[in-house]
Order: sequence, then structure tokens, then C-alpha cells
Amino acid sequence: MRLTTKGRYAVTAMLDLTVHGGTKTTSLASVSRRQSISLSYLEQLFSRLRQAGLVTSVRGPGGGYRLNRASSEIAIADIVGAVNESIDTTHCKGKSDCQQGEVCLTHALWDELSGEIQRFLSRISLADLVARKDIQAISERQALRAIVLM
Amino acid sequence: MRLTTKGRYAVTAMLDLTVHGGTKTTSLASVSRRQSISLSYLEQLFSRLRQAGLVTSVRGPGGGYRLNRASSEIAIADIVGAVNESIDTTHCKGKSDCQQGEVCLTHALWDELSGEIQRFLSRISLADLVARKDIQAISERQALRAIVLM
DNA sequence: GCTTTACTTGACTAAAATGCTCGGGTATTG
DNA sequence: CAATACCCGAGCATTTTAGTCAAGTAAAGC
Repeated sequence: MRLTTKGRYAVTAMLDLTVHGGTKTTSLASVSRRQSISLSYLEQLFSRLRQAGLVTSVRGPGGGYRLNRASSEIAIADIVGAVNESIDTTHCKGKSDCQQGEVCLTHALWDELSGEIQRFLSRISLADLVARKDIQAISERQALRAIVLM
Repeated sequence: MRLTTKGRYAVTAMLDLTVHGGTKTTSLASVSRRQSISLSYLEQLFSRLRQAGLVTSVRGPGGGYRLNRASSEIAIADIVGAVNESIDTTHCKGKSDCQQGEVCLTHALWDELSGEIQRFLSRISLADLVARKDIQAISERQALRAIVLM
């Protein structure tokens, strides 16, 4: 489970789809505008997210992307895992004896930790994040501002 | 909180110090041999770890590194944070209005998640990892093998 | 049907991070 | 004074990140 800016971009974009999209499709162009992420980069990320079955796409005018499952059924781990592909298992492929013996103890310990992080991020869904109270407050303030600006 | 192979190397090396070192110092050369990590790379990592106050060094023959605190008092977050420095706060420096408004909602959501991961890794110490039962089994098997090999 | 919208794919690239080498230090022990 | 082992900085190959560019295809709507 790798955690880089790439994963953050993906999660951010998926959050945008959750908050803004609802059941309608959302075009990547609008996500690009709102989140200031380059359109081409979003295309690459969503290609992965689509292949992972997290979103579905609709072509043509009014098309775009939509969450393929309920936001409560999409875990952060799913998103990060989809864009990060191929975890290098440090040349000791899961099995016990990679070299001498003590080398592998620390590998096993790391795997333990890695699994723990994985499970942790599997328990947090997009819906969980959006549902937070303090965040809701910001959301309402922004909705208010949007009305004022109209 | 970034999680890359760099952090894994650092945690692995610190685990080596914990398991192998005890109260004695451990030379980077021996860590390099056991964990198959390049010596020069280890030096770079431990320079950071020392500056962060996680380890102390002893020069000269018989010298090396030693944990500066009890292994139960060193969190994974400390180690990963020490080698990864400089978290880019995505040009919206913690404050609310980075651009329009909705952009920042997702930033806030990400920060929320980021903090959650941070707190999670702060609760796991080196000692916690080493203390796990199944790992202990491997450790004992290896100790046994070490005795047999003598 | 033609145009517009918007997803789809692939090649290519600049910049940064990673992982590592090399070559010199300096402190400590014996 | 020689060996050990930390310390430090420059440099470098590779990979990843983040993005551009270009050429598609599918669908909507006039």
C-alpha cells in the first residue's frame, strides 16, 4: 500500500464525484476546473479507476463518470490501490526464505504493518469522509457563498 | 504522511536495530549485510533519523547506532516522518480559501484523512510490531536455526 | 447527417524522487 | 598511526509524477 500524491489526486477526484455528482454523471473537465488537476492526468487516473470497476463512464454530450457503487461501498484503499498498481514484494515473494533468515524477519514485520494500513484504509469509505460534521459546516458555508455570488 | 519504499527501508532498518541491537550499538555495515540495503543509502537515512532524535551514534571501532528511546516509545509515524520531510500542503496552506471554494472542501476532506492515517501510525510502535505472536514464532524458528548452524 | 461534447488510447516529455556510488572527511579505539 | 565506522556532499541512473499532444470513438441534439 503506497501513499503518494498520486493517490491523493485520485481520492480528491473521487470525493469531487461523490459530493458534486450524486447519481448524475460528472465530466472530467468540470472536475479538472474545480480541483485544478490537469484534464489529461485525470484521464489517466480515471482509466485505472474504471478498470478497477470503481466508476462507470458515459460517452458523448452530458456524459462523464459516475460512482459504480454507493459511496459507502468504496473504500479509500480501493482507490489508492487502483491507481498505484504493482506492489513490489521486495524480491522475497511472500515466501519465508529470501536470503539468510533474519532478513526475512523484518520483511515479515513490514508486511504485517503494511496489512494493518491496508485494513485501516479499507474501513474508511468515501461516504465516511463526506459525512463528517466539521466538513459539513464548510460545505454549507460554501453553498451559502455560492448563492450570494449568483 | 507519505508512504513509499523509502519509508519502508527506514522502518526495516529500525526494526533491525530493535531486534538485533538491544542496548548495544549496531554498525550500519551489519544492517546493510542483513537487510541488503546499500550502506551509503543507510547512511543517508540514518542521518535523518539521528537529526530527528530517534537514534544516537557512536563513532570509532565498535561504534554504530542505537535507539535513542525505548522501542515502545518510537512510533512508525516518527520514522516515516523523519525520512520523508516536507509535506506539500497543495498551495492552500492549511487555510480555507485556496481558490474558489469547492476546491477547498475536498482539500479539507483529504487533510482529515491524512490526519487519520498520521494518528494511526502514531499509535503503532516498533515494540508493537516485534511483539506480535506469529512473528515471534518466526523469530524462534530462526533462533533455533541459528543454534543449529553454530 | 453533421456537429459538438466528452470519453479513450497511446506516445512522448520535463521535472522530481528514489536508490545508489564515489570520494573525501572526522572521531575513536587499540 | 592504523583500522573502524560515522559523517557529508556531489553526482548519477532509474523510476515515478504530472502533464502535453494527437488521434481516435461513441452519443446527443439540432
